[in-house]
Amino acid sequence: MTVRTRFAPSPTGYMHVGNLRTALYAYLLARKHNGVFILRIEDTDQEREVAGAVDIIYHTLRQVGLLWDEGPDVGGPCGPYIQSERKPIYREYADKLVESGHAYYCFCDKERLDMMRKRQEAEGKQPKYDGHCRTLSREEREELIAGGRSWVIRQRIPDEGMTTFKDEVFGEITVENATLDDNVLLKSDGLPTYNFANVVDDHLMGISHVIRGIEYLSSSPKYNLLYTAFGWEIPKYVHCPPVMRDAQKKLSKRDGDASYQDFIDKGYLNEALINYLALLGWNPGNDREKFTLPELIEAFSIEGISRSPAIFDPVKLAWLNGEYLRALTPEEFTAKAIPFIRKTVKREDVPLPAIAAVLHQRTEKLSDIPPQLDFIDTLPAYSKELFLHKKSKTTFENSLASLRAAREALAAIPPENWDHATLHATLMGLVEKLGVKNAIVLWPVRVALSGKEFTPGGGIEIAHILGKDEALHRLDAGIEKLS
RNA sequence: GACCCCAUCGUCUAGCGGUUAGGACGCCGGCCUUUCACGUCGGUAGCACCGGUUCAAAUCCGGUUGGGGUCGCCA
Repeated sequence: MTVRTRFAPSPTGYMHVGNLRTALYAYLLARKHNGVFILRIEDTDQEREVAGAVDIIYHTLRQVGLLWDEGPDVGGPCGPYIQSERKPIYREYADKLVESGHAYYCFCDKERLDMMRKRQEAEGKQPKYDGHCRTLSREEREELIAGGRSWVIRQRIPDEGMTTFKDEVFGEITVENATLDDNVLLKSDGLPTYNFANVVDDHLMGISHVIRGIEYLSSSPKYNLLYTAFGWEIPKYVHCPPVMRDAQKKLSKRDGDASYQDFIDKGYLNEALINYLALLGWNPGNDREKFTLPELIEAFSIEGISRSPAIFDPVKLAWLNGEYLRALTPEEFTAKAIPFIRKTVKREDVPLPAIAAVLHQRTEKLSDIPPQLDFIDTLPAYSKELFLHKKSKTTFENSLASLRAAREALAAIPPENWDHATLHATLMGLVEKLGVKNAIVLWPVRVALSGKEFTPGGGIEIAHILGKDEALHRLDAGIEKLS
């Protein structure tokens, strides 16, 4: 049997990282078994339809490398892959169910349904369709339809008995049919509900493993009843526990930390995000933490999916992202860093690769970059106490002496030789000449050059970045401050 | 509330009857060092609780507690 999995999002506007994880698992399982990964758009709720949302889905999946074999844009043997374009299909299958007695027409309007629910709640009973239209005869039904009454088709759940289904991660689950509701299968607008469409489409598209969020777990018995009513083979179910914000709340868009695009905008790498998501609720059975997509395919298995909700930890994601960033070549990192460097550094005459070099080991996510560079365009106001560094034993006196000596030595460097190697040789030469610890010279130089307690890079790197003129000016300002 | 599910360091997790309960992030400390960071070495911290089964329980069973999911003409 060939493995066929699908990712079936509804186009609601943005890609939730929890959904992305579900897509990832579906993709990994398909690829692992040389199967087929399908993209299906579930747009049966016209109210919630958001313009451009489908493009976001395409774009996101492509960015992270989850390429699909069948889907709306690439076609395939089981199309169309957009549910709104499959409308006649659902009607046809709903009719079959009505024919076989597994479903029935219902003419109850919203008012009656609302009243019914209110009454049930008042009585402390579980809200559930009361079966009002279950017993309508064919004649009564035709008459109501002819009279222009709007209708839906509901699933007829057996009044008694139990339904058992098997989930690949949670095992066998049994529920009493009496706790199940006669859900709407076909809505009055002729489109199916999720409850119906997923069964029809998963069967028609030959889906072997239904991978989805745990919110569908408790509905699965109803889906099984449907598969059985049609005489269809039941697929394997793989329900994934939710991605949480904390122990109580699911990760949500509202909290500003659920959208894939937001992470990318903050400077997280696709590779790191996918790697992190894969390990959130799944483990390879060993201690390994870093995986490329192909490596994930190799390592993936359903057995590794955990049963409990997982809290999304932005701190660990940042660490992983830092690992990916640090593994980049200097050229790759520079290319990614430049847009973020440019958010604070407007000066044109600065060596961008040198700035990037100094940031490379100090960046966990690219959005860490801008605040680190706020001293480059203009020297911040700073207190002279900054020159005092306890561990390095710097004082106002030796700082002033160092600054003067450094100023003189640096002034002697020809502008065309103002590079890291020369600066390093010059300043280290000065240290040697003076017979002091490195920090006696380099701490005050760094302070005068940056006006900051912490900087990416030290005195040598910053002098290089600033350029000769600016560096000398700042040293002069430091000398003046200490004089 | 009813039904279903889940439960190992703060977090992600390994563990499938006998382990000094392992790893990772975080945190703390040492080293490295030109500040910070990187790197490196070390440390901190956990089987929710109560019963039972067993020679032996984090592992099996029951209950309690806590948490999650569902109860829409949303998916």
